[in-house]
Amino acid sequence: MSNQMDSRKLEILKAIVTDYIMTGEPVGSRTLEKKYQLGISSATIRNEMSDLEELGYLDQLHSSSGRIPSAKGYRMYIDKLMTLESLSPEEVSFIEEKIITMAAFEIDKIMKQTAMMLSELTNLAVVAKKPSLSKAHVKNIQLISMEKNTILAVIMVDHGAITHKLIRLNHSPEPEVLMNICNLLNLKLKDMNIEDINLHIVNSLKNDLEGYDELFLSILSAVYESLNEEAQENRYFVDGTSKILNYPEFSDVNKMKDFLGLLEQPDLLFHDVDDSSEDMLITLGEELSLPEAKDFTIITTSYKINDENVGTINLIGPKRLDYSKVVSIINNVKKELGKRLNEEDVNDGG
Amino acid sequence: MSNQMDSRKLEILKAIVTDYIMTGEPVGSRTLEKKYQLGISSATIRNEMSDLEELGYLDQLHSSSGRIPSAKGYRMYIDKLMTLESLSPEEVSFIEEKIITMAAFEIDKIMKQTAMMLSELTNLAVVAKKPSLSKAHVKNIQLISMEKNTILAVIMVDHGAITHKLIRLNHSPEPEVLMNICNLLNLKLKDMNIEDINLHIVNSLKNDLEGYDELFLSILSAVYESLNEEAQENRYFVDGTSKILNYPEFSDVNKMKDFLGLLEQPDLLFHDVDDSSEDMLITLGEELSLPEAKDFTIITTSYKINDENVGTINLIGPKRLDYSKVVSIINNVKKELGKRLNEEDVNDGG
DNA sequence: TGTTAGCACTCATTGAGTGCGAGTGCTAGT
DNA sequence: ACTAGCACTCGCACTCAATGAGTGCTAACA
Repeated sequence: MSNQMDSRKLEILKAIVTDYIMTGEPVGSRTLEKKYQLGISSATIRNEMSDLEELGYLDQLHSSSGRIPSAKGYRMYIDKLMTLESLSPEEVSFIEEKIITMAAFEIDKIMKQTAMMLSELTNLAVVAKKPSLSKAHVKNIQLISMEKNTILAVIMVDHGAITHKLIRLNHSPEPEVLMNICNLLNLKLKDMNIEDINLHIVNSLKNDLEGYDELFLSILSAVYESLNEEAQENRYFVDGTSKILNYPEFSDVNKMKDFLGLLEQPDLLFHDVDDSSEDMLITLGEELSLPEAKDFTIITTSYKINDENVGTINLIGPKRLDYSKVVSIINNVKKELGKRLNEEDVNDGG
Repeated sequence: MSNQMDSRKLEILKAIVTDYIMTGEPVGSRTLEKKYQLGISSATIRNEMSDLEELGYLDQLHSSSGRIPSAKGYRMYIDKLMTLESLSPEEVSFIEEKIITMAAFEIDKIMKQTAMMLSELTNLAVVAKKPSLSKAHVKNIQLISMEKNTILAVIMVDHGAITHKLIRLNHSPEPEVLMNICNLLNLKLKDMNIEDINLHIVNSLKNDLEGYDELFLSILSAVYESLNEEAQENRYFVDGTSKILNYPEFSDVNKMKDFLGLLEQPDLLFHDVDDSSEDMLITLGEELSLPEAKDFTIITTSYKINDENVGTINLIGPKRLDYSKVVSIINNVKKELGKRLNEEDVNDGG
């Protein structure tokens, strides 16, 4: 019995993870012998389990309990061992129908509704995240004059986000002046990458516009601020929080507190995956640097239109969850959503 | 000892509620005798407590436990008995500073930041609610042409909300046509109450616009839809959920589940108070028709500018909470916010 | 040399039994 | 009308033993 991974050990590990995901109870050697046809006795299984623990794939709560998967064990299961189950016809048609009946054109709303659907199907909490604006391009800027020295800036960017901001001035600008500034902004900023709109550009613009310096500056800084603000604020949509209370491992108040606390500071938990080429990423709590997150799994899916990231949807639940089911659901939803997005040609507007 | 309310019974009731709010433990007659100078013996207190229970102001968990306030008891305490405590100078200056540093002009953001501050100060969960649009008036409608047969409608209403909606058309309208329609919409709908914009109005508008029937109808219905949608969606901002886990009475998973479930369907819980003239309303769970809500208290404050409702902020916590402190905090925040809103003249824009 | 049966051991969990203490209701005396 | 005193009631915390699932180890076996 060498202390190295082999196919029998993998088979046993798979059985343990599968069983633990189903029951939530530590798995013992006799249970494995009875429930899974491994062709070896419980004593042999015990030896193998002892090896698997030594190799770091299993944990033991106390010296006379069964084993549970460690983070390394889950990781192995997720990456190599699990077999995807296909969805029932009911589930498939449920997904199709939901996606077809989504009425809105706007990306934001579609993402939100998709997030809610995923939460419902998987029984997990969900956090949908809009992409950071910093990589997006300006598409259209409109300045609308309102009463009492106020103008409204409406800014559109290419992956469909629309944001607006009120700008206070010391006086009401003449309509022609406003239009001039608006045209200039569009001319100069259109198709620019937002993270490239910096002080340098601002200064170069100033040279093109004589006489309106003060006015122009207040407007430009408001536009700039608005983009930054929108990039930070309102980027998250959270739903299904109460669902994870159905998992017995979260009866514990402290875990629950950790969980809610994390959801209130989503920036700590959910990183942008714009650069990653993966379109689904399963992250175990231990693999994050946050100790409060260690009991959770986050499944991140990123959604793209024309190779542009339009957002990510994160499902959050306990580490002990039915990965194969969840992955199948996500794949299916993604497929159907892809069809829909192409059909409707949603990619040109917010 | 008559079985009717008198001032001594009220004094005892007040002591019981005060003590229970502080300790969370059922209150016994000896505790009352020792901690509060009531001038009577524990035996007499016992008799009075027995009467108070019979009158419905107190509950007893089991035959040999102390008493806790019933909903009726809390109600009496809130309405008649509690004495407001004033805030510490630190708290007052904390509030002042926070409110002064709120940068945004937009009502939505101010409400959101105020809600977060209240949650922080009171240690309660908070749900901020925008007012229903139905009572608001249209202030300004802009139609902006975008590429690919799409136009963007931006709609402003009088209490500062701004909403936008993408409209898909079969073809791109001529700029002049669009401007015509836009002007007409503004002319006819401006200052109209949103709930009065109905089919009748739509038809009367149609007569004024010849030739563009189809185009006009799609735009108008999109505007209409947009107002309705905005009225339903995105009306709530929730924060501080994890705070209520600090109250030991919510260690119970089921109560927690109830709580989170309620927050996910805020429409059931938080009613518009537009018509009510009260500016602060404390509602005990029993006074709602939702059985899941029975362990909670909701403190609703409505905020007005120029007698127009701009939103309500609801604090949610256990029934056992420091009402006098919370009410003082709310009053103070309200006062400071009032100053700020008048100073800045925020009332004319979103 | 790998596999298995058997056995002693460990440890969390459960339930019965106990004493303690806070609190009540009742009664009799002031 | 008030109070002192006392018997009674529960919940709670604690102990203790029994239970049972699970392990590690050893010796025998193919």
